[in-house]
Amino acid sequence: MSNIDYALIFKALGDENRLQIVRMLSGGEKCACKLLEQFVITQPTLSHHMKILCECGLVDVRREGKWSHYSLNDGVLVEFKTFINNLAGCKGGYGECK
Amino acid sequence: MSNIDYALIFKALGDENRLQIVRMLSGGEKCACKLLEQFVITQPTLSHHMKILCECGLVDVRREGKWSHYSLNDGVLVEFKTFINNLAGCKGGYGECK
DNA sequence: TGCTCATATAGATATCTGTCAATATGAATT
DNA sequence: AATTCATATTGACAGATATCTATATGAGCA
Repeated sequence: MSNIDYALIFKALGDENRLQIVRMLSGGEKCACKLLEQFVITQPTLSHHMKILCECGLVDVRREGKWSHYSLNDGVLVEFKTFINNLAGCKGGYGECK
Repeated sequence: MSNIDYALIFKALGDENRLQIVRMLSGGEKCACKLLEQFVITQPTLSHHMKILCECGLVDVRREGKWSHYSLNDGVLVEFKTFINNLAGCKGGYGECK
């Protein structure tokens, strides 16, 4: 019933900068300005990356005055983890592996 | 110590066709011709996708005569799962979330 | 050896993507 | 109201990517 597009999430995480952003958001929200400090990209580029991360559902924004606070979306993250954890290597069975 | 490029794996899985391929490989290896049957892409395109999946380390090939058998690499898959499972939503702590 | 089958590689092309500079938006401050 | 600050949007562009057709490779079979 969930509306998650997993390929979209993978695509979002398939960029080094965005993957690093997600790691920085792990455990707690961060302001865009704090995130920007850690990169050598311009502010519009960070904004672009944040939009992609939000659009795939993995990241939420909380606007407060002039600031944007970003955080990982717990529900989507859990479903995403479940999706990946359900993938099974050949040791999992079905017998064709030597 | 492992040499895994996670962004490369995410990028590989960020394509609908390749994500579907990985799901098909879940649990056991499959021949390229079996995979091809399930898609509306041409054989060279499938070959291209398999190359990308192999190059990121997530998929192995076993050549047998004319056939190529593909399977998920258990070790890489486990490390990849661990990487993702270590990401924490805001419920994990650090206090900034409401 | 020559043919067929499964797969890979090469080359072309249209589309997508990451990045920047410039500008807009919108909130707080003076 | 004018200014400043944080962030978003626009438009441009170089480089990456997904796809195709055509061709190559290489194994097994007649």
